[in-house]
Amino acid sequence: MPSKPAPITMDAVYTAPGYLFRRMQQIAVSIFIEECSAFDLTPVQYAALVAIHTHPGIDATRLSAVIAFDRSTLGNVIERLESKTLIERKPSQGDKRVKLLYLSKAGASVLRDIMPSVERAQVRMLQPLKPTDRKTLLALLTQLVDLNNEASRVPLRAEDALEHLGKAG
Amino acid sequence: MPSKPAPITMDAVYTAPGYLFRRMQQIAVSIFIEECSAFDLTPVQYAALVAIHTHPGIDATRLSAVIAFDRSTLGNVIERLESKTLIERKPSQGDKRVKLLYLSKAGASVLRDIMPSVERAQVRMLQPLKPTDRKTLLALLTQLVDLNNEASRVPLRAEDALEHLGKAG
DNA sequence: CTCAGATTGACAGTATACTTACAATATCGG
DNA sequence: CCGATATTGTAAGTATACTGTCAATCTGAG
Repeated sequence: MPSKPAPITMDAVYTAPGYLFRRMQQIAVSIFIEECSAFDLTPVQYAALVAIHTHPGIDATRLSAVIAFDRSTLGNVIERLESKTLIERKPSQGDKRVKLLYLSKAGASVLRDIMPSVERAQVRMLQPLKPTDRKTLLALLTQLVDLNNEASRVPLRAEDALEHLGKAG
Repeated sequence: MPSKPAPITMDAVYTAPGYLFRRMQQIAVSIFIEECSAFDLTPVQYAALVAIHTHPGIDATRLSAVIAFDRSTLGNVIERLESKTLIERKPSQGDKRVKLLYLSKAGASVLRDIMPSVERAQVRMLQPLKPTDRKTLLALLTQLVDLNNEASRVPLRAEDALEHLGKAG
């Protein structure tokens, strides 16, 4: 016998993991923007700066794998970072298709200065929970993101970051 | 004495709650779109349909409070739902500024039919975790979203949904 | 070495998600 | 009743976050 369909209520939305993830993401971005308002950097731009700092001379495609944004999205992000003169794009000698990414002095300076604000934002996101619960949530979320990596359209490929070392400038 | 700043590493990004929330959001949307591909509905459009189903005759501003999307975003969502003829907009008699929202027959039908796919998507998001861990994560996330409600730019105001009952048609 | 196939960055298109601003309309204090 | 104030929907602008497609370029099989 077929089971009766569940009634359609708002509660079904409010308790759905997908809805909670969306809400939490909205809240996290709000808090980040607020804490870092002095620097005019979005969370995505911050992550890109860190990755370029950590992997100087990386190209856009590899960068997209390292921070798990798709290439199209990242193109715009890079453009904005370049127009703010936080990064520089130089053509690769070896491969004429590729443009290598480097932090500018201004970019390195902004990145250094923004760190405390970023740290404050990350703390604030979890602040309402008890310390034990913060650890539990973070551990479970890390696990879940990792195990679901392949389910996302742009899986994280941290190891790709190393490949550019062979083909620099 | 001032403490030395932490070194800037990708690990600082990967373990930051904000980054994990963003990743999880990306994954959740991917899974939803995949499971519901037959219906051509996004997660946001689905949530809006449910809210209009639950509160027939609601207006856009109140709807935005009920699902916690801002009014501007919701304007576009409503437009798309209307152009797909899943909802109808009727002017309110009492208040000439307001347009009241109703599900069309097609909208009600799509909403009924999509429910199993939505349910499958929600299950899949948490699938990689052990059942106990799923419950823990959901409980902590629900708590955190609730306690951080005011931190988001568009706080959830579920109770607003009831106000439209007085001013229908 | 050459050509099929892959890769790279760029572009166009769609859909959130927010900001500020604005005109039309409501409402409330005096 | 009337004018300051608030609300509603809409629009323009910015920033993710995807889908495609495309030309330029590179790589590898034969």
